[in-house]
Amino acid sequence: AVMILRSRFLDARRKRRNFSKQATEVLNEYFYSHLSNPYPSEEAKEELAKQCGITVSQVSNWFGNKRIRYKKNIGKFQEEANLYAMKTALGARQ
Amino acid sequence: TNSGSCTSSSATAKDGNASKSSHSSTPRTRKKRCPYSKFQIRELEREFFFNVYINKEKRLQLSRMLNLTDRQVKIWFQNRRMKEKKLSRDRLQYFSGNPLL
DNA sequence: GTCATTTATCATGC
DNA sequence: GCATGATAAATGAC
Repeated sequence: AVMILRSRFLDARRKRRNFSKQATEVLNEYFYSHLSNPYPSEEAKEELAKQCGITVSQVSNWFGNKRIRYKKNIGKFQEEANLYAMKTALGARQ
Repeated sequence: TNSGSCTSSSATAKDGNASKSSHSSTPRTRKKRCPYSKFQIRELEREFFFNVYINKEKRLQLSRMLNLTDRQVKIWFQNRRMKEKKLSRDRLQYFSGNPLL
């Protein structure tokens, strides 16, 4: 049984699984509402991890990938940026 | 896998010089990330197994054998220690709170 | 030295 | 076929 767990752990690391829709939603909300400084603190990372049901390392990975891929092609993310800007604006109204 | 591009043919003696030019616009090219070969990784891992911290002599010896710079070997050990720490964290998290066993 | 990060690369999902 | 998450070199703050 231990071997089963161990093997599952070993190949569960690089076996990629997409995050849930809600998790991506939460991460994107934070990213686009902090677009001028998209560097969450350690506490913020822990909170995001809890909300998304992922680890802090996964949160760090997500922000690292997001920052550089956004910087590399801002145009491609423009629509997404507008979407979340709208969403946060609506949320702030109530 | 690869052979020609990254194997640091030149610049064995002095690397990373010319960084001094201090004139306003020298983007001082960040060294392109080049994955190490299986052989290089094996030897680095072998040494890492014996001692997580490498001393200067072994570092020089290893860098010559693997055709890497001292700096590259030094940084590899730093990154490798960080990797080991993260593996420990992941293992702990994975096996903790496990309903099985 | 550690450690968060940048960047390219890898491996997978779909 | 790219999107996406994870990992591997490389840099810099401290």
